[in-house]
Amino acid sequence: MPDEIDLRRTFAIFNEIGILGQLSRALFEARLPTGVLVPHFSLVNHLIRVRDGQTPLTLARAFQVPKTTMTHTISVAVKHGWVELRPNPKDGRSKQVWLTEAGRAFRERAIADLMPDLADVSATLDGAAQEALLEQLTALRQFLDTRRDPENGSDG
Amino acid sequence: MPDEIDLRRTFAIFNEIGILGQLSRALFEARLPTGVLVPHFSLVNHLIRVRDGQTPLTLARAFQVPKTTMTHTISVAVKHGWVELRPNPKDGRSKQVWLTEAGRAFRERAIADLMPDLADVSATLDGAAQEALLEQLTALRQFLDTRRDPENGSDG
DNA sequence: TGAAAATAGTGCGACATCGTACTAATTGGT
DNA sequence: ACCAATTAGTACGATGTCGCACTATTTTCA
Repeated sequence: MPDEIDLRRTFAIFNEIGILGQLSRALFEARLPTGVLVPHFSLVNHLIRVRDGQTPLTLARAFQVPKTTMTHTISVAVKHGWVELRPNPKDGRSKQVWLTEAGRAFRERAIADLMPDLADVSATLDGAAQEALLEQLTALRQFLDTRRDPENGSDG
Repeated sequence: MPDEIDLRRTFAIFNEIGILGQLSRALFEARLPTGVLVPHFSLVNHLIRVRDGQTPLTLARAFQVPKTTMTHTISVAVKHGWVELRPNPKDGRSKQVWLTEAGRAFRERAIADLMPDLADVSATLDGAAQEALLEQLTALRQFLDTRRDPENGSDG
């Protein structure tokens, strides 16, 4: 049974997460080409790290955004020539998102440009502290994920 | 000197922070009145927790957003009758943001509506773990804050 | 003290996010 | 096999975010 102090602390944690999200987003976007935002990079990065050929809806779920948002993000990546949309041979309603060579090159370059900043941050926390932080964040995220699941929010 | 593994881990930390920011934002906004977003609540909450009568620019800095964004957020709060804009007697260019009774009432109600969710999350992590997490997040945030300072980004 | 530089706030335009409503295709129950 | 319900994707509109440029005011300093 959490008391008042616990709740304040929990609130403070989410407050810090919100601010950190904003700061890190700004930091990343300062290293990306003008007009390219984190979601655009994240899409290409995800397709490389997991696999390409996924459907827009699968991607929307992976990023926890509404499917309309993913439609828009994909369209931007298509305009840049980083991905291609093809029909899904398994389902006529659906599509597949495939990487292009330009998409892979863009991701390589973006990662390289981000490295110095990552190294800076990495140098301020020792490996064990980072490992602990990552574990706790992952646990918290997974809790929110499963908690959100039954509610089936975010549109589709 | 951070190696490849360290950088991947640092990247993963920011990735989790980004997703957590998105999830917690969605969770909070589901409890706020329709159309009311986290920034609107945060503004009123900040004015109560710190003090009201601050200038828009001070608030923009506190939230790490451009001043144009703060102008917009304040205008929404004014429309709702939660805050009032008055001229700053110390500086003719500037203004002050003051809470109204409606603003205080809105904040009370919003906090009460958020409590069950906070309690849920709080119950999944013991106090010591939360304290540790909060400390690490705060340290990371402060590092990004000071790192960002000299660059003087975000417009104004 | 007077002119240049700096600062606070805002209008505007470009783009991102997301809920609603729609079309096309698939699935499920009879 | 058929029709209802479900599902994938998108167009559209409302709102949020933010860079640029502008006005009004204050500060600086020669």
